[in-house]
Amino acid sequence: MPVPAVCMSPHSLPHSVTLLKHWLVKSEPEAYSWATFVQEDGTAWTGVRNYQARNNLNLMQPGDLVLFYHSVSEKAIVGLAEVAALAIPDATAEAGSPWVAVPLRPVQPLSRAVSLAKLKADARLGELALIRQSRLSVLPVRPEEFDAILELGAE
DNA sequence: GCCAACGTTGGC
DNA sequence: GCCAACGTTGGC
Repeated sequence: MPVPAVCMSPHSLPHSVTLLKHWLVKSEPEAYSWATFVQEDGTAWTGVRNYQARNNLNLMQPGDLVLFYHSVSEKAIVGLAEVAALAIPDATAEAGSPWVAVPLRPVQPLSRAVSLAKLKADARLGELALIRQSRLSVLPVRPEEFDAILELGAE
């Protein structure tokens, strides 16, 4: 029986019609900073223990762009990363657990870090998931939001 | 299945 | 340090 196209997962779509999505991941810079991320030339994004965040990790496609946010002490988006591969089991979790990790690699730092205050002040970002659901550590970003943020972070 | 208690996250 | 938001746990 054919599967209706509307129910197909992105995984089953040919690459040519796969829409690249945009995401944001959070890290406390004291725990794992952008500088370390660059120094290591990327990492598997482990340690996520929230089902909604995990669902987002599972939706990430290679090539998707990911904003790197420093939480708590800095509260700013500092860099741009890229999904390097589909989600894999999180090696830091118990075997057989539902937790996954996604390999990410750095693309480039933002010329200017974009602070949370600046994000909140921008009329284009009123619906930003980061603002509306501040506790979630892996969040989707809409294309127009993504463009606006890169613009704020440019030069 | 409800809900109170509790723990965690993260902004302020 | 406080507290709002929110997820989880466990008693009933």
